[in-house]
Amino acid sequence: MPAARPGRPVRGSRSGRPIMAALDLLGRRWTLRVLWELRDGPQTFRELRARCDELSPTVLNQRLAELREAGVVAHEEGSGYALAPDGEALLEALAPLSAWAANWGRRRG
Amino acid sequence: MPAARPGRPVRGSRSGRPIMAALDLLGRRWTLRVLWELRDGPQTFRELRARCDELSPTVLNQRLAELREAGVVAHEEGSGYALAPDGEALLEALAPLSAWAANWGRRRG
DNA sequence: CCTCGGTGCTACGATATCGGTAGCGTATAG
DNA sequence: CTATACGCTACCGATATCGTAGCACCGAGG
Repeated sequence: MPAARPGRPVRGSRSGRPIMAALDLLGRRWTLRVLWELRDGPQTFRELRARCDELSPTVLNQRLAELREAGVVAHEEGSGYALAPDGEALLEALAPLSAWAANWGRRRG
Repeated sequence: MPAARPGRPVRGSRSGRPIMAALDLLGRRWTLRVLWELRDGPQTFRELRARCDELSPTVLNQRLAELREAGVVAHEEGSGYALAPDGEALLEALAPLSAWAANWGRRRG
């Protein structure tokens, strides 16, 4: 499966609308989690893997490749993987989700 | 795969923290898209399927079951599937994502 | 009674994706 | 020459998803 990017067809939508590309990109297993775990700063491949419950390196590498291609994550020599500017903005856009989850958990947990 | 819910272990996290349950729930294929397509009001199973590019009924049913169990979606007799109050709130929490995607697409599309 | 169209949904085989383990090639330090 | 850590790949079994067909139910119409 190719990485989802705006301006071209993605899984489940031929429109190329950015929101569809975003929903495709983020709707893959571990993608949201990986982004979430990068919120505290750059991390090595293995650190990231440990934070994500030792997910298989195959999948982690695949997700990181997709996120890099999307310009959301960057691999900096020395420090490891980190959020690119677009990734920082994405994480901010996801902040309300954290608040929602807290309320949701309070009502249903 | 059981549905993700706050307060109990989910895929990739035994903590039971609501945010982890949310990331698990939303990080499954088509979940975000289904929620997104419900933003315009109640829809029947088949309408929803058509909007989601005719995804297989197997998966749609599974996603709807998970979302219902999570209290995000409700099946109302007569009108079809619709967002529950928690679902409305979730969609609002996802609104910044739409704005982010638009900017992202402008820069990279 | 029957058909017809719409509903939500299931069965089932094919395919794609993911998971788990081992280990490679490189680099750096002792 | 170890020893360690790095990013990553190969391999293969397990799981999730896809695509198609079609079931059981209901209400409207004839």
